[in-house]
Amino acid sequence: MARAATTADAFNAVAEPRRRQVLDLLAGGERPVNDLVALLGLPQPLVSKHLRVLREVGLVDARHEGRQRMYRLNGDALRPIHDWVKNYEQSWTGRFDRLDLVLDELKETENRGDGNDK
Amino acid sequence: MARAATTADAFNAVAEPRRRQVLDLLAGGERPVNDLVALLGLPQPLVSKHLRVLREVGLVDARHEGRQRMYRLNGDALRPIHDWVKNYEQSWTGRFDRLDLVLDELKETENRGDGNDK
DNA sequence: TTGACATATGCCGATATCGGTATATGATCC
DNA sequence: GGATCATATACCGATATCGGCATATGTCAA
Repeated sequence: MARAATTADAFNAVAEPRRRQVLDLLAGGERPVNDLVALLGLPQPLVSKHLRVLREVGLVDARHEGRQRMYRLNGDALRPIHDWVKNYEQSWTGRFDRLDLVLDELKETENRGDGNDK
Repeated sequence: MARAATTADAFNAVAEPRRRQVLDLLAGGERPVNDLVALLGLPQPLVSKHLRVLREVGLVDARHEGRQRMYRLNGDALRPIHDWVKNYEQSWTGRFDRLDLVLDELKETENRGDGNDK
């Protein structure tokens, strides 16, 4: 086995800095590929490939508009990441009242292990 | 070039689910490696390797205690991730008053490009 | 010193990456 | 029809992953 696919997860998709840049740009609104190419200064095929990954993970949606392809951010797909790191927020704010949530997830983690439903 | 090293970034380090589990366990307090091995049900070398990655990114700190090695979470290293996703929080909460922050980062992104100061 | 325990490291195979270049698909306009 | 613009895909090389197994390093106890 090798590293998990970049399309396995929002976590994996977002590990690539360029992909984060794309999302940052898309946060400003819908944009066609060429716009992103210009703003990022990357070769077009590379941008398309990154967009593909983001699409497969559901981080962006695409829409046909004439001969252009408009890409739109889907922030919802970032929620798992947000929810996960949020539990650690207290580490640097000094507030520890969320510790119980961390411990709850801990229990879930342990009880998983061989849950082959789905 | 291949994919960025897992030790390049907190983003990359945390893309691996097992590494997230380790951090979740460490959120409950300092623990020796063997504890983690038992809780995760993984072979010890694998756990040590994951811990090495987490150490190199600064997500955990290690301390010698007799013949054991105590690992402790360093939540601060998760801050970049937290700060990044936080800007997208409005996507699912419906609050858009943080949009300015996103746009600020956008500008930085564009102005980078060839800034070779260190 | 010898042995048991705790952890780290080394080597391997299989896999999927990222970036590059060339090319295919698709839509619009003449 | 053909030409041009916009985007996606295919193929390639280089790299570094994750997991497995064996083994090295290091610490304590008898």
